[in-house]
Amino acid sequence: MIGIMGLRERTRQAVKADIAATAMRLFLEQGFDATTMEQIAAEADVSRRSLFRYFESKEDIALGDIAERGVRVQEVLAGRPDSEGPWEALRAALDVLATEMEFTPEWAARITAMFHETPSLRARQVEKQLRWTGQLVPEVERRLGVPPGSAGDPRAAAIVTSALACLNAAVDAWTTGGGKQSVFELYDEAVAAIRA
Amino acid sequence: MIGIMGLRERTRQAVKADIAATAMRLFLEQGFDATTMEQIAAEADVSRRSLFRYFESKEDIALGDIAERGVRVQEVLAGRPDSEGPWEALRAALDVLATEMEFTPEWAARITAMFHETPSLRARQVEKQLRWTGQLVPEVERRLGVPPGSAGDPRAAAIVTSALACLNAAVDAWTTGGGKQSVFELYDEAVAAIRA
DNA sequence: TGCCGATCTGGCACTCAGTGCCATTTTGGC
DNA sequence: GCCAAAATGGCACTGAGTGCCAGATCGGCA
Repeated sequence: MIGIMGLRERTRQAVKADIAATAMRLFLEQGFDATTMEQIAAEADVSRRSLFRYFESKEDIALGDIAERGVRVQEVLAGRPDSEGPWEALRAALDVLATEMEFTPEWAARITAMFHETPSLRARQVEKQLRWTGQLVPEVERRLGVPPGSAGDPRAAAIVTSALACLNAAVDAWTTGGGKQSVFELYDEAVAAIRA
Repeated sequence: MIGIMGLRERTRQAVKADIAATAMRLFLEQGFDATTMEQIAAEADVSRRSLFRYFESKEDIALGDIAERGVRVQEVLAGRPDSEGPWEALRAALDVLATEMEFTPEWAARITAMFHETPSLRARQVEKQLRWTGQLVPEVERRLGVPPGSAGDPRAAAIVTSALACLNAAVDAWTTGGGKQSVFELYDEAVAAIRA
């Protein structure tokens, strides 16, 4: 047993990363829909069956660890001082997405473009963000002073989803526009626009 | 030729509505995923093949005319006086969604519940809303004074998606909470919350 | 009314994602 | 070096979605 995970788990992660890299190359070369699981399996030297043991779906290969990042955001959000308002705390929490993610502009642009022209991918991505929302809402409700368990108050959900909407708009603007401003300058611009 | 569409087109719409009704009944009885296209075809007295001539996908049957409503919203938005700000105009435009839609609370609640517990449905719904966004953004950009064709400004997209986010939050709150307040009271609450 | 062409329909075969099952191989750890 | 757990590969299956074609249907016009 070396480190926090055994040797087995480590090789597993390595294989997973290798598959993801191979798949992403194919996706960018041929397009997402035009690439079959069988082809990915062949190029990554695993059976089609094993592919589904590493990734639940084809979209998951492209989406990467988006889902896991959600819990990181939630952790950071929960750790923010109570003195901060929802928007302040959310901005700080969403910051980990940008800082922990290596943004090679050129590469990111191609990925984003692929997402844009592939409805099924876009759909799954949004679906994962919806799961984030569910995790972040309780914390925002606490800050808003909403008694826990009281259904029917739209405010917290509205704030969280709007923040995510601003982030998405910022990333979009960052990729379509030449990338002169940073994602977070654009995020702040977006937030300012909706709150003005 | 009777009315604006020929007899053929009219029967086609009737069949389509019949299929949708049958399918929705099955969806609510057994769940979305547990209902197969083959079963829907059998109960609606059409072949499986014809089913795909009426609806592009299984989700489309449940989603109904969400996509078409988008253009209505866009029309109303474009028709609003220039004196109105983006939020004012958007609120008026989104109003058609609530007023043109018959909200039988009990029935709507069951539909919404099904959407909530069926990720693929939720994803597609959001995807259609994303298409709305694309249609509404140019109009909001005009009101914002953004020169057309200039990419890289996140503000209009942020406003539109946030407005949609507020609407979604409102509908959610309306279904989970007892429905004491109207959807639009909740919408206004949500907007007030993010802009406070 | 009867015919013609456009349209609708059903059936078949196919691709591809995703899953259950089982037999075989690999491998970590005592 | 042995053993149980885990990983793998192969096979068969379901279910959504699509292309193709032959035949039924039907609106509209002479």
